[in-house]
Amino acid sequence: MDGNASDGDYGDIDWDTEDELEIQGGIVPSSCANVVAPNAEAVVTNGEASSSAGPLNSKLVQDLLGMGFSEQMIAKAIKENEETNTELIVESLLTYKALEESPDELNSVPQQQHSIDNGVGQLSSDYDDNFLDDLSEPLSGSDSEIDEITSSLPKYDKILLSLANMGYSIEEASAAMDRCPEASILELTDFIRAAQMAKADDIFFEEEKPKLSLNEGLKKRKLYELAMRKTKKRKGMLTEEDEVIRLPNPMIGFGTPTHSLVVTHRMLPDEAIGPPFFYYENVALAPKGVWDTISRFLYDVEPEFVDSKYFCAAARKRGYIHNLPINNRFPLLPLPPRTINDALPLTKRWWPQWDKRTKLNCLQTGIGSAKLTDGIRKALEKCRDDHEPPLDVQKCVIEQCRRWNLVWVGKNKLAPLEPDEVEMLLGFPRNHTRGGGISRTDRYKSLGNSFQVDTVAYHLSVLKDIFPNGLNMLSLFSGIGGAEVALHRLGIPLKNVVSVEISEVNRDIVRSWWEQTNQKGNLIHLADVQQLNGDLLEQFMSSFGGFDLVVGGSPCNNLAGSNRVSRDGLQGEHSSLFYQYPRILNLVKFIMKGQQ
DNA sequence: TCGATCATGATTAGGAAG
DNA sequence: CTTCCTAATCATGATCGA
Repeated sequence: MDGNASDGDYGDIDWDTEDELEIQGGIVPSSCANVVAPNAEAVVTNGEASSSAGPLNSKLVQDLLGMGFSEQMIAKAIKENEETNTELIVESLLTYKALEESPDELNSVPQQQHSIDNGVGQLSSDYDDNFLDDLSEPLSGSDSEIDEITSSLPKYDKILLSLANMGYSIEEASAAMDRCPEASILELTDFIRAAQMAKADDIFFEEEKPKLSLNEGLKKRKLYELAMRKTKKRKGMLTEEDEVIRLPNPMIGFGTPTHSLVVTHRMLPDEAIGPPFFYYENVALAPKGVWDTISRFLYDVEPEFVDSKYFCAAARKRGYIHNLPINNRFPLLPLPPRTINDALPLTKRWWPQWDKRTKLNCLQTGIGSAKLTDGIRKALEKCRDDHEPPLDVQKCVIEQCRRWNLVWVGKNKLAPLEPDEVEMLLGFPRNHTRGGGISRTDRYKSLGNSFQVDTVAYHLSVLKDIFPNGLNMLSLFSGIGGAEVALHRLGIPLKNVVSVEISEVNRDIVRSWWEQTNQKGNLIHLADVQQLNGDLLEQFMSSFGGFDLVVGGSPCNNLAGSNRVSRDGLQGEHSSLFYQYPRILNLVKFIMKGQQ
């Protein structure tokens, strides 16, 4: 049974679905089969609504009604958009629906007394700009110095260095630069990628060939042409603004357990279609253009941006690029607490009325200082006991609470979260990162760099039906094993896991978890993604039949907004390791193709 | 040397106001 | 449209004491 599980398991997944048939279907379960094609083309699959006469585009209205939207919403959406632009109308409807179903900010406020819902107006009318101490006026637009530091290097060397930094070999890089002398770095990497793919083809289809020369072949030519086409596209007058990826609002991706969306299918570029399945993650609020680049390297798959505040009591805005099916997702049970109140019940007693937070902000790698919380306590103690503190004090305190994710643990007493609490909020088992000689500082760091398990598990849940006997996973930048924990909690057996993680502390955590949960499969640990080459991959894959899933969240150090020192984007010292992900993924993809 | 502690803004986006 | 405000943000490096 298990012998060739991979082949069998793929049985009901249609990797080769034609693009034309990919559709957006309604969540409305089985009773309604009306669907709308994404590109302004309505398709009715049960002919009932075909010939009803109506004032507007009645067919469209019927379709939308069938998708579960109200007449009012549809009318509003059509009015706000061009009647002919189906895509925009559907998008508007989705937004309305998401807003309508968003219970968090409105309904979760426990007592909706007289003037609570007017808080915004109150704030603005009572607004007082006498702040405590900081009235810093930032001089905007002071100077626009462009750092010319790197210009001292010859251009050729500079580019070569960048490419080497991305993990490409000097040979690859210089070969590409010889072929395309005037190309940009992006174009060069496209070229190298194509060359790597061609090389992989050569390795597995013409085994005897020497590997040094870039041989021509159908596949390579095709890829080369594709890279060149992209080049032309960029050189043409297409403004770059058009390709900038924007973050959705609300940030719910293709849907969450509480915000079911209508989108249950999507179009995937041919190149993205597996095997293997892949799942890539990074911070949503990266510098401009970063996600465009990431997406370009991952077959132009559109990122799914999700804020984990729709899964748990803490925000976590992340982008995920994957080729997983997106219909029939299901959440981990039990559902985690979704408000601070429910997640940290002991804080309720001390939570002042004027702190309106119901969700925590992003859990980061560091915590607020004791000096800060102590200062706030002293400031609050000066206030009258029977009165709320002055509005300017409130404003200042709340600002610090939001900045440092402080919670109320006593009268006038604020505190940062405990590692245990962060563990819980992120969906890890209790004490997951505790013990084994791990310092408290390192716990915060490891947790702050991790997945939110419920969020990731929701996306990965579709794998349960596809791999009922378990799967083989390649886990890059594993950290403390967020993906592994998610799959385990989903009840998906882990057969072979190759986990690559640079931090020994984190590897210890995962190994310890692996043993404690009585895993039946094999865990193989590597330290450095840069040393994971084709030969090594081939060894692994030939021993257990290829990877079903490649997961990874590459370092965000140089992308994250909290970084004051080295927010250098994708070329940063650590974040440039991103390029290892597509490199390895492409290798896996082509080894899989060779094995088939 | 290790761990705990703490000070250190900028880059985005979005909305309101002009 | 521009300008100004609010808001959020998987961090780094220096220092100190054990």
